[in-house]
Amino acid sequence: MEAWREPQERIVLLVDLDYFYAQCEEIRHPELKGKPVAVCIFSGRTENSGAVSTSNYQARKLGIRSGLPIIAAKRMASQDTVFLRADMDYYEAVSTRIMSLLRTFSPVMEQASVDEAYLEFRGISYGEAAERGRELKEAVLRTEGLTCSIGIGPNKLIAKMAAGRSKPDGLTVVRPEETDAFLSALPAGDLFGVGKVTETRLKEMGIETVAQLRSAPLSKLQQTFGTGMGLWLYNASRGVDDSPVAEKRREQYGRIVTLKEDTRDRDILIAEASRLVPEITSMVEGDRQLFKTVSFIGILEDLSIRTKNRTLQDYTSSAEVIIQIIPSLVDSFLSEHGGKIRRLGIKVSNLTEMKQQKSLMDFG
DNA sequence: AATGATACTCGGC
DNA sequence: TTACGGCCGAGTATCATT
Repeated sequence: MEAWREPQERIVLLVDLDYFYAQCEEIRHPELKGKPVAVCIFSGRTENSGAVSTSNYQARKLGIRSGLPIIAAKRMASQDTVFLRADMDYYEAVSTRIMSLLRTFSPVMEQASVDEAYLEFRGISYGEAAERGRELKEAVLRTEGLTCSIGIGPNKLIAKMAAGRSKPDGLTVVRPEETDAFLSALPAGDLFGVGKVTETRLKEMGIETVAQLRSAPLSKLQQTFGTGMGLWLYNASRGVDDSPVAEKRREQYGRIVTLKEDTRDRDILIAEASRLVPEITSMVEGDRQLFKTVSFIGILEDLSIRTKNRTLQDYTSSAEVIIQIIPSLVDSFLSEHGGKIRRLGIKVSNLTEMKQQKSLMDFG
């Protein structure tokens, strides 16, 4: 008879590269070190239209943070603040190298974004996991010159929140028996996954802290937030998160641009949207993917985002198919939404792997 | 009732 | 002195199919 074997406890480690784009710039331009740096995405509409993507800690001290309009950031800036144009290709290249390095620490890894990855360990202690974390930080610093923050916990949620605790260049371990105390004191809004809207609705229910959230009955949470979100809140407040550490396949490819001026001119919208198509289809084809859904994304003057989708009968990777669909999406968008459009985008989703083309050589 | 597909919004980085 | 990007995945509502 097979003896019962206790499943090995899993330990999840989150690596978060500190102020990633700005730190990448400090590496290739060492003279930036010590100065406030804001890495920006300029829309091209006017000289300073656009937003701050990432800033280093000196810039954050001035109030210059992600998402801030560049024009506002420049008002807050000091004399020596440096504003740089984001260079995504460079950051992607650095990221790819680091992700390969991280993979050597555990085969079970999930890249969560360009600057974040979860690693899973089994059969080691929390002390040993912390040691892996220190080795990992040392390796990233030695090979790329970058600092990162690390969170270690019994699941992704706790690992993520632990990492947030000691930024930058930190390492925080939260053991299973410590999770309740770790979470209890926090405002409910600090739970990763609870945004502004959910936080406000929780406050209306009289819930301000995670401890208070924990005492709310599941039924009440589900009644207020829906089955899924309600259950998620119930579990998250208890530090419970069973989501696996697993590489996810990409689900969409898209491009968005800001128009030179706001418009609802059908021909301009169609032309601008169509210009984005080749870049999208070349990415899709490069990854040997096919798509079935095409979306038109419009951002209105008030920055609200609206979309129109069309799902096809069959999978395709054809640019022509998208271009044929765009006019009808634009028409339906315009008929449903008044007001001018400030930015627009196209995305494709509902992806599947392209079947390997069988060559003639394979016959016979 | 359960399942799956679709259309759309929200929010993190 | 409220100015404003370009991505991505998660989540919800709704409808069709069984």
